[in-house]
Amino acid sequence: MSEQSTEPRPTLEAVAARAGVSRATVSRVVNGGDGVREPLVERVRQAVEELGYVPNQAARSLVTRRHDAVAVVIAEPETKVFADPFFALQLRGISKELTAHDSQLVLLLTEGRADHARVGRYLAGGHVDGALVFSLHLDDPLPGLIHGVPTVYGGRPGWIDGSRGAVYVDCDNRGGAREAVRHLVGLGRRNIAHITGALDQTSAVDRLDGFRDVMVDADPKLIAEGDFTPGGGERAMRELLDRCPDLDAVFAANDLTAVGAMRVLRERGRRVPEDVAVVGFDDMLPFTEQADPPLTTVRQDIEEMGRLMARLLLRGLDRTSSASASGGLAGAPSSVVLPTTLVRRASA
Amino acid sequence: MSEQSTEPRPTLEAVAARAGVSRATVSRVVNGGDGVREPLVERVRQAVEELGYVPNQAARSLVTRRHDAVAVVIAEPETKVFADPFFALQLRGISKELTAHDSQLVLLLTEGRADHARVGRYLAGGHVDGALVFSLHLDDPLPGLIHGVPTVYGGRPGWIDGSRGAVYVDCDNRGGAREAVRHLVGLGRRNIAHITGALDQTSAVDRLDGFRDVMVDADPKLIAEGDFTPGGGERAMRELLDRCPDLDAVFAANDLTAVGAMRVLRERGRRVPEDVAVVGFDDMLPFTEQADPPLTTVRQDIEEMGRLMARLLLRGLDRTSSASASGGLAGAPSSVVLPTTLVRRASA
DNA sequence: CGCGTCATTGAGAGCGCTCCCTTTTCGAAT
DNA sequence: ATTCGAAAAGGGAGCGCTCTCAATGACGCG
Repeated sequence: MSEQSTEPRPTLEAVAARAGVSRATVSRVVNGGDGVREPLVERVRQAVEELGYVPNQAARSLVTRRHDAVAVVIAEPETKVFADPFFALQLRGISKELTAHDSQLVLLLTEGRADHARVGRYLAGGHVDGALVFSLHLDDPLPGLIHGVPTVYGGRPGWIDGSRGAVYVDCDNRGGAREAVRHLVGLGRRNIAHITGALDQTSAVDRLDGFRDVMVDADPKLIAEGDFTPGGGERAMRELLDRCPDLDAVFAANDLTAVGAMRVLRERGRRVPEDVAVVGFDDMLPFTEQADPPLTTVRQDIEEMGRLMARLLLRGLDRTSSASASGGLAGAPSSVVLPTTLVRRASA
Repeated sequence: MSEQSTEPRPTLEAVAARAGVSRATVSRVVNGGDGVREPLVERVRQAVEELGYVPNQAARSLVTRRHDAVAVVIAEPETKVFADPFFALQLRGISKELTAHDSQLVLLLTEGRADHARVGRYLAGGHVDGALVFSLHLDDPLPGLIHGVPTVYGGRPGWIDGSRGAVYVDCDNRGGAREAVRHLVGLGRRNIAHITGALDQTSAVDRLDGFRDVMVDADPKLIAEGDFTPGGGERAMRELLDRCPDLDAVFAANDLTAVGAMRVLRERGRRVPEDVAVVGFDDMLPFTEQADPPLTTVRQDIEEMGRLMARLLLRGLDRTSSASASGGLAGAPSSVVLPTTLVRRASA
């Protein structure tokens, strides 16, 4: 372990002394320098430099009640789902945006009920300025535990009254699904099956709805439940094949599911796309491009979603602080649904 | 955005008043309750409960100089690498361990030099108690920027004097590589090739060394440089095949690389494992199990590595705080190298 | 030339908590 | 009973910073 430096870090006071000014002036300079005359600014800057002064965030937070930190809550009980790069991409987007606003990212991973209580306590404890919450399942108790903490959700939350002021960022799951299925229809496929995602998540439900929008009177036998994993895709594909040997297309709720499905198809001697066309969802590289055959899929910009979530939250925080001053002119940020695009590759 | 609660959160003072005791007593109870008589403890507990009191971390840190927070620095310039679940698993391990010690995880993602400066400043700023640093490349300037912050590295850092007190957690890359290659030799393979990882990382170098340990006088033509990605694996595999058409086995620096290599092998009509046996490294599920054929690989327990890193760091922090009192009796934690195991599947 | 006005700067009061140190309490020993 | 001493509880300083407010000085105008 690298050694611990023992000499105390310089304080505002020290900088002030060195620059021959008052604490208040140093504070002003450090926080933007408005209303301080140029020569003084320069002197203070130099003192800061020489002493290697870094503000003590704890002391600052104590008085400002801001933390310049945002919690990212990933509530994913299943370790397996962690194997998909989804979160990594979102995190990257979030991180970039937060960094640009000098905010820190506090990561809260939960699995299981006990963790929820912990996270609730943490958020309620006012340690962070806001929260970005992911992967809510329909019955998740977390939202109830979040009081008074500005929050933006990743993906449409599932509670009944879809609004309740909850702000979220999502992609157009339903529209994307429609486009995927229409594409299959356009290819002349008639027996189009769907492997759903985990139906306790709204994204899975929305994609299923999109599928049904197009296949209005689809045989229920053509719908099998998956769970967003390759394993789930395999299982569902087997069921489907057993129930409807004559299916000629599959729309899978995500790419991982599609990969699983394609494996079973190959196993059973069906050629993709000749015998069965396959469309996925997410466009998760490198899975899709390097699948065999490369996967036709619905692209959503995951990193952008993360960035947007952070941006929305930060904007909301600004509003909160300026609201009292400006009379709350700026409207509360509202949810954003990003468009999707169909990416045609070889599988359909 | 969820609404902002406006009523101020209760302070120690408020709890004290409610319980009819002094601030100091409440503080004692909140921090463990030693030296407070039972009836009082109970009264205070109840007051805390009723008021929904949560300690203000900023105020606490201000005086204790502890933050109960650890930074996790992931220095990965290449977005692509983010597509592998490696970090997600490590993070999970780290998160579990930190949670168990009531510490928070501050995630610092960097790409590019500018970010390094930012991270250096942040760490030097004493916002966290320690740091866990990943994916150091050989020329990374970050270590130089970390002064006085207890740090544990993920993977052996690459600076020349392998020690300098740096604590790290790694798996036995060299030993694992040896085992993999010996396995191939045991299979009767003679023209064994190696696709390396990104050679600016010690794990890649160590695995290459392990390869050479066994293949003492391997033809340099049988070694091609990859970068831990499927794309890199493909490229390297093509080179290898062009240079040495008679190779009968490949040891890939990681599973992703192996997947890429296998794709090229299939493309070129070589059967795995009949014509060319393939061994990977990491045992990254679900890649390995679901590869076609399922991949023989060297398993390392990634999540455990993360957990261990956190544990080492926290232990070091304890030591730091108790050192002055106990005369620094407890030894500094030292690096840990975890064993690997060969997992035999179908590819070799 | 004096006074009002505005822009700068300084002084000081806390933010909520921990921890040292003093005061009180209580039980045991004389 | 009285004293003593340890344990328990309270008082108060102060962590490093921001922010309000007062003091200072520069400057323009009557």
